[in-house]
Amino acid sequence: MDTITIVIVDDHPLFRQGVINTLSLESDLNIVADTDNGEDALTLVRKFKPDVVIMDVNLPGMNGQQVTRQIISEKLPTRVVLLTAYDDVEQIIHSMRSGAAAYCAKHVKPESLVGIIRQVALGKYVIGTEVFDSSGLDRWLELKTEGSARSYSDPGEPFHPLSKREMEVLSYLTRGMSNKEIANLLGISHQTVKNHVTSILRKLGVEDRTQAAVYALRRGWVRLHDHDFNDPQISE
Amino acid sequence: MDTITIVIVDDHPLFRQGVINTLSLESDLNIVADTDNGEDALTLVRKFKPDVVIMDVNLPGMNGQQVTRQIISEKLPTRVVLLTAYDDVEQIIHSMRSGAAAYCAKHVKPESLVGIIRQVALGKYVIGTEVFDSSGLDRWLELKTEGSARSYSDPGEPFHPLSKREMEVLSYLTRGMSNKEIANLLGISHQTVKNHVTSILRKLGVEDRTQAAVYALRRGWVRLHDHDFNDPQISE
DNA sequence: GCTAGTATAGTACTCATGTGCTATACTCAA
DNA sequence: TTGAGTATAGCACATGAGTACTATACTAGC
Repeated sequence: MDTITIVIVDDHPLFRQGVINTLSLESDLNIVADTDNGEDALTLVRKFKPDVVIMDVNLPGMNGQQVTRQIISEKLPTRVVLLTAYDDVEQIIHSMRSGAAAYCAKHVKPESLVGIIRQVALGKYVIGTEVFDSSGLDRWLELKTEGSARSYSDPGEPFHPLSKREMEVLSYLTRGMSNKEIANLLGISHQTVKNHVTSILRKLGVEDRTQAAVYALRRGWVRLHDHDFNDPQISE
Repeated sequence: MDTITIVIVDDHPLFRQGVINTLSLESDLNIVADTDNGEDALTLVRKFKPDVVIMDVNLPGMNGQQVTRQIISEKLPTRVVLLTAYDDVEQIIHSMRSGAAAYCAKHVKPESLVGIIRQVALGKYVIGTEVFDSSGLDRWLELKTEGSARSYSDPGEPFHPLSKREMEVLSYLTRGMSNKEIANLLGISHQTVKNHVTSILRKLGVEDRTQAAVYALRRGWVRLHDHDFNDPQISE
């Protein structure tokens, strides 16, 4: 059996250490590189063309899903295992449609992760604990998407049904800003902001701004600790 | 030099593995136990009375701060190092006042963590990269708190200025519920919910329910992935 | 027993939020 | 060129959110 080459991407050094340590106990797994951000991840994948990359979705800068789409669009041979702290079906659907080979929670057991890597290297797809082949994945996606009213049109696309401006407004929503504050900040009318908010709520299928904020945070669209306006500076 | 005994608490097995692996390379550090939840953490600390416990603040069930307060109130000899994914000054202030010996971000470098443990074992206090002695910590806390209008009255206390009922309402806020929905759920008048919300906003020093929700999520008072009403079931 | 804190609930009021509809202007692709 | 999608902004309307009061009742500590 060939060895499986692996790149690891996570912004927590200790977590990365845990993954490295766990995988290095297996003789068929070979870790070739690791990094803490999406940009470097892409460079490493281009350079080493590993069999598998294990990557957190919620990275500073370019996030895991964006890196995944880039890997797919460049037709690199690497298969992507995404890890997340906040699981959620739609997040999974988007990730798998983006081209990920596996999606699992960050509190996955070490031995499960090893199993997932081996399955993925064999060309299988894994969601949580379930293993699929290509057509099985399609059926799973179909099953999960038919329930929701939304149409998932373009497979490889950025997905967010939200426009750029709407994403911008959404990010201010997650900071708890009022419509007026957002209007001032963007230099547009407060009525226009209301229009955007209404359309965001409709697209996300939620009922009010608080739900929208939580929705965005859950999916890692906005990072909870980016906009730190106070002064802690816990440097590493 | 004596060896330092350590208990590790985090709900991510891989992260725990990383910490264990990093610390076990140091001859003066001795890991005696580890677990994934607050209740067991308390049991382990009572049983082993380790020199140091390294604990995530954001745990399922009993969180890191609650465990810390319990350790202090039982006058156990163990010193607490809290780790967090979402740093924030007030969170630090509350934690240190609860009796923690150190507070640092989860993306701390392995070698920094080792240094922190040694400082803490010597009786020092560490916040981020800064090391204090007992009186230095007091000065730091005074410096940070005088800026804020709020009065931090009782040092060793549960702190949350919020009452039990208010915490309950707050947790529903983070689910994006309206006042009416919360009222129905708790079996009380919708006006009473409004009263609670107003008092929550005042106590947290925020302006509306969305800010309150984000505030609670940032501080780990409520976990983003607990209330999963959909059907992913990414089991570990 | 008195006091402080909390949970309850009401009234009254203001302002923010969210919706529906219309309308203009711009861009991009068919 | 036409149409779809988006950003802009207005008006009107209903409802929700949040504040300021007052008031009762219960509990726990002094």
